[in-house]
Amino acid sequence: MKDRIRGLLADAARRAHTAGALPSGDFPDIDIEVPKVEAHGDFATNFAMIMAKIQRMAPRRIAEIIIAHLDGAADLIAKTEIAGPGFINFHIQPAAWAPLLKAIPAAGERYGAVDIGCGRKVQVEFVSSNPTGPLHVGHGRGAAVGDAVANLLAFCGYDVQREYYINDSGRQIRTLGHSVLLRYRALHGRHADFPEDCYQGDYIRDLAREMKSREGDRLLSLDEDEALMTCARFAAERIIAGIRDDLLDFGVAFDRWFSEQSLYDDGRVARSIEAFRDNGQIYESEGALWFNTSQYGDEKDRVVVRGNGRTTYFASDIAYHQEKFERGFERVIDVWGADHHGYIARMKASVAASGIDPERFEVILVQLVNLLRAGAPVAMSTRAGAFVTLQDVVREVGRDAARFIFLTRHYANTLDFDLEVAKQKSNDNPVYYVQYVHARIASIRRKAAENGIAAADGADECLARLDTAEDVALIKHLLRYPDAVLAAARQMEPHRITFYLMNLAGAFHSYYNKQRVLVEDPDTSRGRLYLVAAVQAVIRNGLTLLGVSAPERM
RNA sequence: GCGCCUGUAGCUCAGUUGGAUAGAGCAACGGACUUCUAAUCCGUAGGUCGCAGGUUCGAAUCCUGCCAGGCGUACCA
Repeated sequence: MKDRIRGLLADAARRAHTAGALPSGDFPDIDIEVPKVEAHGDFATNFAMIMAKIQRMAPRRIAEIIIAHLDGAADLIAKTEIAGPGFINFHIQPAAWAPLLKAIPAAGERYGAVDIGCGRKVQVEFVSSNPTGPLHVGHGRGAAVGDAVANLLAFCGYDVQREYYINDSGRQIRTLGHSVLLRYRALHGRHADFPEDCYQGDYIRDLAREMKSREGDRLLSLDEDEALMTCARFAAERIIAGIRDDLLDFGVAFDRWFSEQSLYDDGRVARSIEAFRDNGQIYESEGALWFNTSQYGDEKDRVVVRGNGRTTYFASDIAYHQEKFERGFERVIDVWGADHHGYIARMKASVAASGIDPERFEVILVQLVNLLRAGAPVAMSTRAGAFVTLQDVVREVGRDAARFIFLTRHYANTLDFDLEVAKQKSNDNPVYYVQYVHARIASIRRKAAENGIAAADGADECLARLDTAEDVALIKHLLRYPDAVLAAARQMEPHRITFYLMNLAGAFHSYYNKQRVLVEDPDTSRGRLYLVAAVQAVIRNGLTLLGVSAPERM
C-alpha cells in the first residue's frame, strides 16, 4: 500500500516537473507514514515539506501542485488533502482494504518477514553465565532477549547461530572446585572454615553429596590440587548440564556451547597474544603484558597477562572474538548484563586491532531485573545463596508468562518482575490478554466448523462484507505488522513485537465486543472468519518470535 | 572525577528514527454477560515529556549545560 502511494507521488512529481510546474527534477526519497490522528487520513507524507528548499517554493504550494498531478488512483484513494505546514494526507477507499488481507494467508508463516539479512551469517551469543551456579532471573531476561533477537534476525533472512560461551577456565572455576571440595570433606567429618569468597548456595552441598556417592572417600587421599580440580570439573559439568536443561525448559536451545578452556587447550590464546606482540599492539610493562586498547578509543590500556603469568579474562575474550569472525560471521552480537558495559570499549578495541570493522561487533546491554512478590523486593544475593533461580520462576509462573514479561520493556530499562502479577490472569498480566485472542478465535473457528460453515477462502463477495469501521480498523492493524517486524529486527528490539501484539489484542477484543463473527448472512460470516483467521495467524506469528506459545483453548 | 543507561499521567511503561491535538495498561469512578470464551469491552478523569538554553517551517525525539537515580570505573570475573 505504502509502495503504491509512493509510486503515485513519484509519478505526480515527475509529471509536474515535465509540465513545468516544479522547477527542479531532483526529488528526495518519499517517506510515507501512518498518522497518529485518525482524522489525518490513512497515510501521510511530508514529501512537499522536505522539497521546499530544493524547489524554492512554499511547502503547501508544492503539495497543491503534486495533488493536481496525481492520476489514476480513484479506486484506491478516496480523498487527498493538504494539512498543517504542508502534509499531504491520503484517505483510502474503505473497500480497498479488505483485498489486502489476502497477503496474510498467502505468506503463511512468513507474513511480516522482510528480507534484510539476505542469508548473511550472524551470531548471537547470550546468557553465557559462568558455570558456578544455576541461572537466576537476570539470566532469564538475557535468555529471553537473546533468543527473541535471534528469532527476529532469522525471520528477516539472516543465517543465525546461537552460542553460549562457557567460562570454564580461570580462578572462578577453582573457587567452585574449592567450594565443593570443602563441603565434600565436611561430609567425611573433616570440617574446616568455609571462606566467604566460596559459593554458599545449597547446590554446592548437593554437588558434594553427589561427589561422595560417586567417589566415596577417594578424593581424601588425593593431593590438594588434583582433588580440587576433580571437584571443579565435575561441578562445572553438572552445573552446565543443569543450565542447559533450565534453558530448554525455558524454550531456548543453543546451536553451540563454546568452551573457554578449549581456546587455551588448542593454543589459540597464546597464538593470539604472540601475533599482537609481534606487531606491537601488546607490549610489556611493569612485569605484565598490556594491550594498547587506548589507541582504539578505550580510556586506557588493558592487561592481558598478569605479573604472575596468568592470563586475564580479556586475553581469552580477544582470541574468542577473533575466532568468531574467522568463522565467517558478518555480524557478531553479544548480549551482556548492563553491569559489563565498561567492557565494551576494550572489546571493540580488540576487534578493531584484529583488523575487523568494530561496527560488525555489537553489544546489547540488558538492564537488571528487580524480582518482587506482591510489590515487595525478593532478596537476590548470589553469594549468600538465597536467590530465586530461573527454574523457580518458570515453575511458579510458567514459561510463557516469564518470557513475555521479560520482553515487555526495552532492554535498556530495568525491569520489575512481580511473581504475583505474573500469575494473575487479568489485564495486569498482558501475556494472557494476547494469548486469549488466539484462544477466542480458535473457539469461533471450532464453532463455525460445527455449524458447517465452509472455511473462509477470501472470495470477493465475502471480503466485500468487511465494510464496517471495526472491520477496517482491524485490517489496518494487521497490515502494519511487517513494519513492526522490520523495526524490531533492525534495531534488535523485540519489545516492539510485544507492544504490537498487545495493541492488536486490544483491537481484536474491542472488535469482538462490537461485531459478531458468525451471523446469519453467510458471506458476512465467511468474510469475518477470514479476517479473524488472519488475526489469529498474526498473533501466533508474533508470539512465536517472542518464544511464547499460542494456545487453542484457555 | 570520568564513562554508560534512565528520567513522559498517582504507578508501570510505549512513542513508527524530527511531524500535526503526546498514547496504553494499572489504580479511581460509572456502565455492559440469555448472544462465537467477561482471562473481555465501553465511558469519565488524569501531562510544564527532569530543568534551562540552542538548532529549524516543526523537538518527548538532535546539540550544549545543569539536576536526580542506577550501573561501571582492578594485574576480579
